[in-house]
This record gives sequence, structure tokens and C-alpha cells, in this order.
Amino acid sequence: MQKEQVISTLKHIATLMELKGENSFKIRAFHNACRALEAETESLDIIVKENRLTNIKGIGEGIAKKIVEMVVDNKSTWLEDLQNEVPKDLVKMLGIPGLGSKKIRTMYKELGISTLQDLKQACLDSKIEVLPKFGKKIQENILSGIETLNKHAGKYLFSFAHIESQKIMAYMRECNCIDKLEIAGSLRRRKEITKDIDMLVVASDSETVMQHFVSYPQVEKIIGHGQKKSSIQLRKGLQVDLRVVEEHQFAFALMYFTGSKEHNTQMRSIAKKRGLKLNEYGLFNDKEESSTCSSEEDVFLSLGLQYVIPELRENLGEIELAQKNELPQLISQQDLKGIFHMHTEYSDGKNTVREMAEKAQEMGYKYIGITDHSQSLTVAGGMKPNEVKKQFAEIDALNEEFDSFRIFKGVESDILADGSLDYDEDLLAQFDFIIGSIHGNFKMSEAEMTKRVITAIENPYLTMIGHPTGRLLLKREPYAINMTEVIHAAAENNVVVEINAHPFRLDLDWRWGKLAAEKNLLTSINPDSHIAEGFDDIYYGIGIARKAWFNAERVINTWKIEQVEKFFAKK
DNA sequence: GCCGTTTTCGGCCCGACTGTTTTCAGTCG
Repeated sequence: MQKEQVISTLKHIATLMELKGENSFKIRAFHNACRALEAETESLDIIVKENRLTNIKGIGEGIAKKIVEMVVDNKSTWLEDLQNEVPKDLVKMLGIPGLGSKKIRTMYKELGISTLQDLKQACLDSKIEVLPKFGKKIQENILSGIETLNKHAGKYLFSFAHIESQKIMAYMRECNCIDKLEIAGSLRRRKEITKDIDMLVVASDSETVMQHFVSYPQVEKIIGHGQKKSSIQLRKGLQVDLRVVEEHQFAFALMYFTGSKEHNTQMRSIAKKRGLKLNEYGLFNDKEESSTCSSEEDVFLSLGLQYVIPELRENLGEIELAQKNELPQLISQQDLKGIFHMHTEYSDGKNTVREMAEKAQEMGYKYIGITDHSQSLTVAGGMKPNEVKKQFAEIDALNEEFDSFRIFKGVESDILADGSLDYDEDLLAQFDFIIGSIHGNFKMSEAEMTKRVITAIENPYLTMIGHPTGRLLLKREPYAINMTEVIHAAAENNVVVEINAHPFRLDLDWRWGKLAAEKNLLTSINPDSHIAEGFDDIYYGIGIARKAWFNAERVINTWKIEQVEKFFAKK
């Protein structure tokens, strides 16, 4: 098993143990072990081979043994045993709001409910409401929860949640007793997938704010309605949580509700080591007096830490760096000087080369790189060699015409099944730069796919790897590929690995950021636009690049035109 | 199950809300 599989297996084991009613701290230990593995950049194979698993903080004898079995024998007897004990629908029931492991277990033990079908029937037969600690209300909630489960997957793209959050923020601002209003949660951390929108408010009159909130016209259901905390579900499915705090609590609350949970847990334990208590209301000493902090920066400072921007708060090593004052200066949108990876009417894009160039100039960019599809991708109208020549001539003419703006001649070449690029060498040599992407033959083994991509990386004509895992968020799984090896190879061959900014891709995944930083990997934040307006997607790519610890120097489309030309010329 | 500037046992983050209760367990974030 690869690291990602090991992690998901451990998480699955933790869930099943929870449903079995194991000690909650034992379960937490499994989650901690997962985090430790996620943050580990060294190859898991090597760590296992050299018997160094227990050197990782969070992994002890017990879990190490299970991991070794997964890596060496490619299976987990422990998981298999648990799966035999716990019916798999019980896991699905955890997705029903209001149902946790305890309630699910009670229903299973008392009534033998092991499938969603059973559960629905038991609700309809009023068998649930008579169980101890259950009641009519809970039974109703379960029934409507099953409906929601079927209707909405409960996960949403960042781009979708971002747009919805802008709408509800605008609505909330209509309430005139609000002093401060901020988005928190995973949305503020710019995570690619989100479950809900978290909002934080400072207000003179919390009751009015809450009433305004639950009266939002797009509400499907009010999940909770209290003085300090309320939750609604929108018709489009996603949940919105609102918290109201007092002015002097705001910085602490913002930090707390931004998360991540894992980051917060570690922050609290740092506070605890200093004899302090950190929660959403303040940073308290043993006399219950809180420090005064008017900003998040102050809170971090009070704990002896450099300020950690929200995107980094995933407990993947950022706190350790903050302690040493070594956090990177991250890229921001203003750093960008040009854009690569876009399609025109020469393949499957909507606009002409000129239109793309003019749009980019309007937005203040100094250069673009046109990359239509190559000949093998016939479904997307890939360019035949004669069309490439025609496009070259058009680009040359436009470059003559434009002042202090350059169009680079590029291509998004298919990486063919054997790892070769799509045109003959003669033509490849004439492009300024080449992006290599996989668009077919997805179903190779991991070893074959990795070899295919590395062969392309070693090709002297290749400048950049496009959407390295081929994933489509919430739609299509990534193809099997060993990203550790790909990143090593790309860094060694001076090949750029793009961050595809399309909201469905966001690929390279930010979780590779730590390894990428260690290897000094270059990236480029690419919109993969098929229409001029698609340049706006860059916003999503910036968020991912920041999550992935990229400073501006390692992102080639922040470079000046001369530096880009020099870099391309070397290939 | 893991860990140790409370170090081999005992603690592991903590508060709001709900629905069931009549003081609290369970869920959620």
C-alpha cells in the first residue's frame, strides 16, 4: 500500500472502532497517527524498511505494527476483522446530522438496525422514539436526515461555497446591528472541498442578528437557533453556521473557528504548556484573566509564535516553523506577471488568440502562453502540425503588434501511453514551452503510470507537467501515480509541476507542499482556461499555492519576462 | 493507543446547542 491508502485505511479503522464503542482516546490516537503520516515527507517504504516508524511522534508500537502489515502485505487483517463485526451501513449513518456513534450503536444493539433501509422503516414504525434517550423529535430528524443524505453528498467545491458565502455575507450586512463580519472555517483556509460556511459576527444585539440569519430567503431548514450559535441548511444543500461573540473575544474566536481542528488542538496544548488556557473567548491564566488581543497576530505572539496565515493552519508542520520564526513569505495574487496554460479556438477553446491576449493585457499581465491540445486528443480538436504552424504565424504577427506584451508559443501535449510527447522532435523544438498532460489510458497500474510521467519529465523538450493526478474533485478519482517519485524527478530535471487553478482540479494537491518546498520544486499557477473569463480561476490556484507553502520565487509566472525567456530557452 | 519540562501512569481541548431529561449525555465543530 502507498501512504495515502495507509492513511485512509487507518481512518476507516478509527471510524469502525468508534462504532464499536472503543475508548475515544484510543480513536484519537489513530487520527493523530494519520496526521503524523500526512505531515511526513520521507518515503513510507523506506521508513518501514529501516524500521523507523516509531520515531514518528504519534506512532507507537501498536499502530506501527498495523502499518507494516499494510505496506508489506498490502492488507490489514485488523480492518478485515472490524469490517466483519461492523455492518457497513453504520458508517453511512454517521452522515445523518444528529446521529453519532453512540446512538447508532444503541439502535443496532437494541433493535438490530444494520442498514439505512432498516433505519427508515424503524422510524416509520415509531420504534426509534421509544428507545431510552431518544424521542419523537430525534426520530423525525433521522427521517429527514436520511432524505438529505440521499439528496446531497454533503461536500462542495470551494468555488461553489465561496460564491454562496459572498451572497449570504451581503445579506447579513443588511442587518444594521453588525459591527464585524468574517468568514471563518475551511473556507477561510481555502480548502478545496468544504462542508459548510462558517461566519463570525460581533454585534450589539445578538438576538436580532440570529433572527435575521435564520430568515435568510435561501433557507431550507433551521438546524439550530441559539443566542451565540445558529445553523441553517440552504436549499442548495450546504450548511451555514453563525457565531456571535463580543468585540474583545473576536480575535480568539476567529482563530478558533478558522481551525483546522488539528491546528487548534496543538495551539491549545502549546498554551497549556505555558500554564494558559486557550479557547474561543480568550487566552486565560490560572486566575481566569484573559490576555487582551485585538488581532490574531497578537494571539500568536502571546504564545511565542510567528503569525500563521489561515491557509497554512492544517497542523502539517506550520506551528513548528512559526516557533522558529521560519515561515515562508507566501505568494499573493499581485505577484503574478503572466499566465500559462490556456486554450483557443485552435482546439477546444472559445476565444481567439488575440482575444485571450487582449483580456490578459486588460487584467495587467505582461505575457501569456497559449497551449492548445496536441493532435492525439481528437475529441478536443487537437492541432495537426499544419495548424500549429498557422498558429505560430498568428502569434508572431501579434507579438509584432503588441508593445511590452509577449505571447509564448506553447502546447498542451498529450503524454502518450509510453511516456513520449505527441509531435516529432522537429516540431517540438519549435515551441517556446511544452506542457505534458495525461488525457487517456487512465487505468494503468501505479508503477506504469509513474514511469510514463517520469519518462515525459526526462524528455528534454518538456517544460511543465499539467494537472499531475488527473483528478476531478467530487467527480473522478486521481489516476494511480506515485507523486513522491514524480516530485523528485521533476525537481531533478528542472520541470515545473503546475497548480491547475480550475476549481474542479486544483491539482497539484496542496498536501504535497512540504515535500515540494524541501525539493525546491517549481510551479506555475495555471487557469487552464477555455474562455477568456476563465482567467478569474487564478484566484483559486493562488489559495492552493499558499496552502502548499509556495513563495513567489518558486512560481514561474511571477517571474519577469526575461527570466521566463531564459528558463524556456534552456529546454 | 500514545506520550513524557506533571516521564511508565494517568491524562489526552473544550464550549454551545438539542433533546431528553429534571441534571445531563450526545453531537458537533
